[in-house]
Amino acid sequence: MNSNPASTANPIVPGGPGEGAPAAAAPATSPTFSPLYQQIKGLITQSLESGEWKPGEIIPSEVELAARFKVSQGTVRKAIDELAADNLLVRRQGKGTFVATHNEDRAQFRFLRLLADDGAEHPHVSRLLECRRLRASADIARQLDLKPADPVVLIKRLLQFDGEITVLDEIWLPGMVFRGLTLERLSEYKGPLYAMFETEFGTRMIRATEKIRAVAADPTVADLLQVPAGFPLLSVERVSYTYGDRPVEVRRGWYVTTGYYYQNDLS
Amino acid sequence: MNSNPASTANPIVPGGPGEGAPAAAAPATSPTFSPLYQQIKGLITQSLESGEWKPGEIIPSEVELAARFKVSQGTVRKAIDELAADNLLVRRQGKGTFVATHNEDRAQFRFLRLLADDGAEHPHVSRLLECRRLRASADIARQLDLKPADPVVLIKRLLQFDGEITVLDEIWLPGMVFRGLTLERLSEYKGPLYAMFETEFGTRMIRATEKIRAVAADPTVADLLQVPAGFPLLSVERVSYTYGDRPVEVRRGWYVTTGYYYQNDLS
DNA sequence: AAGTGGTCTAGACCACTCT
DNA sequence: GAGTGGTCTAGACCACTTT
Repeated sequence: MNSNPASTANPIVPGGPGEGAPAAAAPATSPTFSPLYQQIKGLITQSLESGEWKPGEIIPSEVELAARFKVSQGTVRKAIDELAADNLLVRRQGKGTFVATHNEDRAQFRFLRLLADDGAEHPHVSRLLECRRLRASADIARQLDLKPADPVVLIKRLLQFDGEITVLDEIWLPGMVFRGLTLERLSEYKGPLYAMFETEFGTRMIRATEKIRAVAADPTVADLLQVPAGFPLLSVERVSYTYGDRPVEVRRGWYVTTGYYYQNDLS
Repeated sequence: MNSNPASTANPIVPGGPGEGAPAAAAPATSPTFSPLYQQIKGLITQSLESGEWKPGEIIPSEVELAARFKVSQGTVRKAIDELAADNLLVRRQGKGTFVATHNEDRAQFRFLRLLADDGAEHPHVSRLLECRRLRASADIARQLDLKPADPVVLIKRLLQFDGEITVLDEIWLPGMVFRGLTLERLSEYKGPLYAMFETEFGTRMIRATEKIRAVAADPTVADLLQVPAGFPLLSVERVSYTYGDRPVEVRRGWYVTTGYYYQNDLS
């Protein structure tokens, strides 16, 4: 167990207690000022990253964490609030605070926002095409923060919505992290890909950025998606990041958007 | 001036003061329980909607609002925090809290997330094609929450990025709200459309939802965008909402995504 | 009844901006 | 120096869940 007291891991220097004597604490001069709750946030993130608390598990209560870090409950509360806003933690009143997971809930929609034209959310099934290990191209290496020719895993698959072939995905993963990932293991696993990555490889996808374009289907892609060559497709280039903003997935998707659309909210 | 004390506008029933006698307040039984800060949030939103504080202006300080609503500073703080998270207010340390606006900042990008292939954000210029008043189709009426055949304004325009024609927009607005909106007035106004809407018509766009598809350019659209018919375009159908989640704009955009892409962040 | 997160208060002090 | 938002604390009580 990691008994990580705040004082050892970080120069925690609060502004001063809310009452009584301000002690002899340094005045926290501005240059490298970081609020206490940010430091706590960092410590909690470390525990998440190190696997001290795994996805789906409950984390210690606010009072426990306050005691452990030697700060007030309000301070750990603010730290947890931000981590919950970032989708790293999930609060449940009366029960506790839990590590977010791609397994349960339907956090699926967060990373695949395809809806039917009537606005309904349809379930989809995956059809694996291949899973190969190869050396990263310069482009993929750059995006995954690897050296060129480093080992990578390439997965190709189709997604069917209501039986209709709708999405073709090419997924690149760093080979170092995803050792032992084979087509067979992929097919055995039931459930979302990101759920498998987090339970089988300890890599949790936190956030992603996407570049979206309209493109004409090239012959190979058109064939797989069963549309005519030149058919307009939504091209989605995604880079996914885990703790510490480290990129761990490059995904290129082609979506057939007849009958389905990509839902986005600007707020 | 609207002296809106909390007690008149809303049944504010706090759980009880943090110390001393809990007074004779009702125990706030669960069925219709709403936290105090949510009620304060509602009151502040009312003042925003009524125009008591206009976009770009400063709102009263936290202590002033606390006195006005007869609550603690911490409570109005939490209310303001959420309104700032919703992009209705902007906090600036040392200066005050301001009403968000589409005028300054470059909150532009929030509603037009087109980047050049190199990731750079290029400025764009608008070229107005037309501005007509007509009767709403059933479809548009439904989306704008109007009755069929109610008056609407239709604006068509092109956007050029670096001189390249990139976007064609068709914009529908409720005629009642946008009285006196003419092509001439549109051309005179320099700056973002949403900035004009908020300063000239008192209608501020708060959030929007978009349905994104890849489509083949039909001849009319292709001609305007100077691409071949059938060219793959990004189709973006947007509905924008103002205070109270009232829809006030339907926008259909066609984006040429060669050299540019639509940037989206999943978090 | 006990434990968890959620709300509310009051007060002190810090960081930042302007006068 | 005065005023603003930002941080931190301590304590009380509420709402929800489980024992």
